[in-house]
Amino acid sequence: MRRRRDDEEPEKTPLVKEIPPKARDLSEWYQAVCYKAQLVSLAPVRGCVVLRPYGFALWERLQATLDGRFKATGHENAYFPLLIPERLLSREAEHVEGFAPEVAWVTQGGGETLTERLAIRPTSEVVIGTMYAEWLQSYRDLPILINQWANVVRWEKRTRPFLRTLEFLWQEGHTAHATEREAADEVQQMLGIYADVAEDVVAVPVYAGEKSQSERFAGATHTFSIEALMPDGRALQAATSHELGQNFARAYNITFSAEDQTLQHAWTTSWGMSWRMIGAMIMVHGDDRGLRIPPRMAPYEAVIVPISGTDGADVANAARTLLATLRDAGIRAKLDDRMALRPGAKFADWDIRGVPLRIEIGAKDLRDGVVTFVRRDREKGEEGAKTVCPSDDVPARIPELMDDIQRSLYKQARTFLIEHTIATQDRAEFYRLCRERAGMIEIAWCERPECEAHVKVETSATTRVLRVRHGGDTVCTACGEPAVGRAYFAQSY
RNA sequence: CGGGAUGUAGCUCAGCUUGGUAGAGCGCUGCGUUUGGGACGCAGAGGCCGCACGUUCGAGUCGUGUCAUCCCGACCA
Repeated sequence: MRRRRDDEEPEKTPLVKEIPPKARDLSEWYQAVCYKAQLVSLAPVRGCVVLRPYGFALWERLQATLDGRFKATGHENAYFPLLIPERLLSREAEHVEGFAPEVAWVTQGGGETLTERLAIRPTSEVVIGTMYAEWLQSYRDLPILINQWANVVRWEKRTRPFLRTLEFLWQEGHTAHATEREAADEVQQMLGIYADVAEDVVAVPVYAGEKSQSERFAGATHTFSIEALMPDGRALQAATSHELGQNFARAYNITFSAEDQTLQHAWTTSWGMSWRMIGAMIMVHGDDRGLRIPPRMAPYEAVIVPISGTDGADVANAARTLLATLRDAGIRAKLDDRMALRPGAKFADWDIRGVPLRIEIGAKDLRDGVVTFVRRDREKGEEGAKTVCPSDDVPARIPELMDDIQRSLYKQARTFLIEHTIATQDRAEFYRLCRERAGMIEIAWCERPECEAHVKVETSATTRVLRVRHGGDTVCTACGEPAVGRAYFAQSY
């Protein structure tokens, strides 16, 4: 943010001044977008951000989508406490060990030192499992399908807006089932929902699959995730879904009387998506002008900018009428009637904030009975970037235009992912591609932790997800041992 | 948590080498003129120079410490 490189070519005057070119330094660009688009502000606490109204509106869009899909699949929302007594936390050994380095502790309350420390939840398996143990009696109580919208705290060393902050917002689903099979189906169902939301709503293409043993959630028997690819060639884990086996059930006594009169441990799952998904959206779709929000995620699908000129009153009236019409049609529209700014300044402002469609109304449009459409997903001057639409057709045209923009953003991102998914059978090339952050590097893999560890030491890359296994008729590209499947390797966020 | 860099107005930064009354551009406030890609004029407001200690007659400038931020690694949604 503070230093400029001086070995670059002279740049054209950008359409938006506050944002450095995305290709020059992704990290600098990313931060500028987060702040200038007024999504977040740095908080007066290390590693935390304030989610400003426009940023919160994005979260609300994601939340609404996910919440709807959870409920459609039979889940209910509930809320569990932020604080976890230490004794409770330490019951599942692997789980505690996994989270120990990043747990924040409350040691005082009411002016007195507590006899037992309270952990601020890094995730809620423990509290929720404890309650499930209390609630669950019979196989007739199963399945338990609960989701909670919550904040969690993980004491991270290095933070960045949305991608990694000490406190973040997410949802965590926690379910309990009578059989392993049912739990496994649940985990796949939720993984599918995450992939679907990422691709269809956030327009971020992902690879969904199982995590390797070393990337598994602490205490899980199987972890699955969706992985997106960022423009710098690093992968971003955008959601996870875990089979917890009976590990937590044993640690927290989640048992039930089965139909056959035996006492059994439940099979539990957990799954979560956080506001990190918004970070992926920003990086994947943004350009040199700032954010480009896929219509289904956009707080405002269209912003109306009146160009007042000498017929100010007429134009202002037309703009207000149009706003009312759009809102009646169920379109999320915003009228920018700020008098202090001239149109150009508003264009730049809404460009940064990524509104999919700008509707300009000026004296000329009024005279011709049209409005001017400007699509955010196209470059200025690009074919179809700017079009006119008869005023009467506007409410009907916008939904199809939104679909088109949604598709075009997804397609651009999909093309990038495919072009940067590289399969290789050559060991030297594999290591080189990993080091260079060339993208998702796909190889035949042995699935041995030692092999993965070696690749990591050499290249900083790890497996992102495993692909469906095949016959094992080949050798691991990374080490030469027999391969048992294929895997994507990449450096990650 | 290791290595590197940076902290001066809301933002981007100059001033530090050689200590001597705090600067620019943009933004902000008021009035007027403007309005199809960041308007112009006039008038204004805005600073414990990150913080602490030290050196000095005197510190934005020199020294030590500390905190924060950014970059590169190690650890993670």
